[in-house]
Amino acid sequence: MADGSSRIKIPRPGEPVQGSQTGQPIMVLFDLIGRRWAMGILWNLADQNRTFRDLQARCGSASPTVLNTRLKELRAAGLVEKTATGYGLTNDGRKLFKVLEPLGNWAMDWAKRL
Amino acid sequence: MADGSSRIKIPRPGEPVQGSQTGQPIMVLFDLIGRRWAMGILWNLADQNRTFRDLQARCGSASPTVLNTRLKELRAAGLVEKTATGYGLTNDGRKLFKVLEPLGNWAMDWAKRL
DNA sequence: ATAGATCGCTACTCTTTTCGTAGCAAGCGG
DNA sequence: CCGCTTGCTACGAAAAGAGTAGCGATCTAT
Repeated sequence: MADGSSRIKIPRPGEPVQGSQTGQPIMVLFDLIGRRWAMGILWNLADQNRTFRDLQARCGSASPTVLNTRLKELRAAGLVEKTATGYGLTNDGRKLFKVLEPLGNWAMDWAKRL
Repeated sequence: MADGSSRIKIPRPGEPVQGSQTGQPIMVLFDLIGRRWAMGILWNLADQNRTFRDLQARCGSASPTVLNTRLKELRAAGLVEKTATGYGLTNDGRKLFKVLEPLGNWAMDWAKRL
């Protein structure tokens, strides 16, 4: 994000992530969606648009403060947008969700093992 | 996590996540890997085992306190284990990483657009 | 039109999480 | 034995989040 560096480093596994070498896409992404409720929000917007209050109810213990902060961040990142019918995913957001979606099944299998 | 509830609800997109209905696998997972550095740690352990200090260096600004906390959590979750050659992913951890891996490519495309 | 409910969101205080640094016990090399 | 790295804990400061209250705008029913 405008860090001035000419090249974006390839963020393969094993490459340093977050911190020392900032600006790597995977780092930026982890920093964005690795915050409280961020993934929960994406998950809840996946199937349909939601109002602020609805989203709040679905993210039970999320205070309106954080919820609004996350929504701002996700909107700034171009993943979420505000529409006439509430908040919804952008095309980018939908693409990201597609990548995230298998986590649902993985989590279920994992929970059985736990 | 031992919430005593008899049934684990199906965590499809659109279902309430985190909070009101606790105990859903996807919620537990989001709560676990949606904390600072958690995904960064998994990412850095993906290709090889790492020592504590090495991991710390790769997660630049992560303090040893948080790093150790995350490692404990991830170990308790059965995703990370401590070996003779440092920390590494368990089989479960590797499976999770496989699901997470496409995020790397997605993040690169996304960064170009940003 | 008007009273009431609901909406998106901000303000504010209190608690939890994370940061950042210092440092200790244990292992290893020379 | 001495210096060096390693895993990890302690602790105070800063940042993030929770929880509650409530304001102006809109929607709903009468």
